Amino acid sequence: MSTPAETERKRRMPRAERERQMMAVAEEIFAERGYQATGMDEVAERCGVSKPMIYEYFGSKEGLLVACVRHARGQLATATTEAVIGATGPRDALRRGLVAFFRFTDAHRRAWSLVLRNEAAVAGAAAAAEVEAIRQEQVDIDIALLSTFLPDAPRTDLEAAAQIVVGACERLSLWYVSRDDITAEQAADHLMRVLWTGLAALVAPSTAG
Amino acid sequence: MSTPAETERKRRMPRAERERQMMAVAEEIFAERGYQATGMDEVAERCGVSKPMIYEYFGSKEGLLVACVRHARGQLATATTEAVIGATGPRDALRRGLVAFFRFTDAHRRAWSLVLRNEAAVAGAAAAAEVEAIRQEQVDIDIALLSTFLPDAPRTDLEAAAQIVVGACERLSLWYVSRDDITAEQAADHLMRVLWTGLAALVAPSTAG
DNA sequence: GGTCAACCTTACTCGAAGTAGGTTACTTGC
DNA sequence: GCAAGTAACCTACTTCGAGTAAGGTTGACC
Repeated sequence: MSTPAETERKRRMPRAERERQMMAVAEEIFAERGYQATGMDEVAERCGVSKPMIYEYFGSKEGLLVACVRHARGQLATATTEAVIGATGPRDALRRGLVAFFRFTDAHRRAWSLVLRNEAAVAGAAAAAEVEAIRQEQVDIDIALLSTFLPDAPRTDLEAAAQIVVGACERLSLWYVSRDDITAEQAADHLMRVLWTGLAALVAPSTAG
Repeated sequence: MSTPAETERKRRMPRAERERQMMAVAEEIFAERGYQATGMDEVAERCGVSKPMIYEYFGSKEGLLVACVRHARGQLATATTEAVIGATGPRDALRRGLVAFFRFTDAHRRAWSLVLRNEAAVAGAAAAAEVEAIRQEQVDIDIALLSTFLPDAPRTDLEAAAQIVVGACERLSLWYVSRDDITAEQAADHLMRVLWTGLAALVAPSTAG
């Protein structure tokens, strides 16, 4: 009516800022409704912008999803690699990495659900490849970690072990975020106990702790 | 020309048979191109039938996918539960289950890719729920297995361990099907070594936990 | 040989992804 | 201050595929 300038959000904004806004909005709606059920018109509307702008910046609906996933990927890789720095030994390094991973999935559960629930697969090849790249990155980190204290192990064994760790992490993080009574440290401890000590120790504990 | 009856496929067929054919065709095309890129017209054409028939029998595109996934789910549950019967102990039971799982994913890799690559998530809530039901079924089997030889363990510990096993299985099976030089038994052994014995034993084989 | 149900088709609607082409507002040089 | 250029933006459209309405065909059974 009179002066909407005060409450009204800035109409025009530079491309980089608008792109960040679009990704944030898309991430939220994708996580909320799923990729398929999300309409580009809705994303545009919530950005206070019209649809062709998104296509100008991201090319396609899949392109928008890829951008969201790539963003999360960068954050995760940074968080986990930094966490391992300064570990006192292999066991500590593994545990630090796991805690960082669970903390990350908890803090970014919205964004992360895109990867965990694998929305990318339905979107197309590019999106699927982006998600697979995240897992491969984690596998590579684990292989590097394992090879430092298992220098003589065959490459195949390292790969298999790394895949196991990544798969267990992914699944356990879904379980973890669905429960409010578990902390990231506890989730990491559960995983450490199985991965490091093995189930055999749980079945026949020498000392009834 | 003269007698097309011989080479020509049967035009009309009973509903149950047609449904099975549709599911087989859909499973193949979904696995080949992905859910999104698959058109219902194409599925219909490959069945030698028109599109409304699929809608008559499965209701929607998502319904068709759900039927495919549910089919695979039944087969997997049967295969793994049967494999565990007659095991000589907890360790043997776990290993038998794992071998059965990897054999299944290898034999049905087309169908299984629908689940592993999580095409269901993009399809909608019903399909996602169906896939999640598969995982939950496997988790329940593992919990039952673990609880028989860990009667005093807290429920939370059993759940966490089961989630870890399922996640590791899933990821390792993707790795396994991409490599021709690994057998189901070898994949199961890799997983058994980590899950049962633990990584610590690999790091320091001299110390027996 | 008629009738009823199951199987099947043609020809449509509708909604959402993606696009063509024009418009508005901010910056920059004078 | 003010024209020129450009970056941000919009309206109105096309296209393509999921889903549907209404009716045609075949065969089993009396």
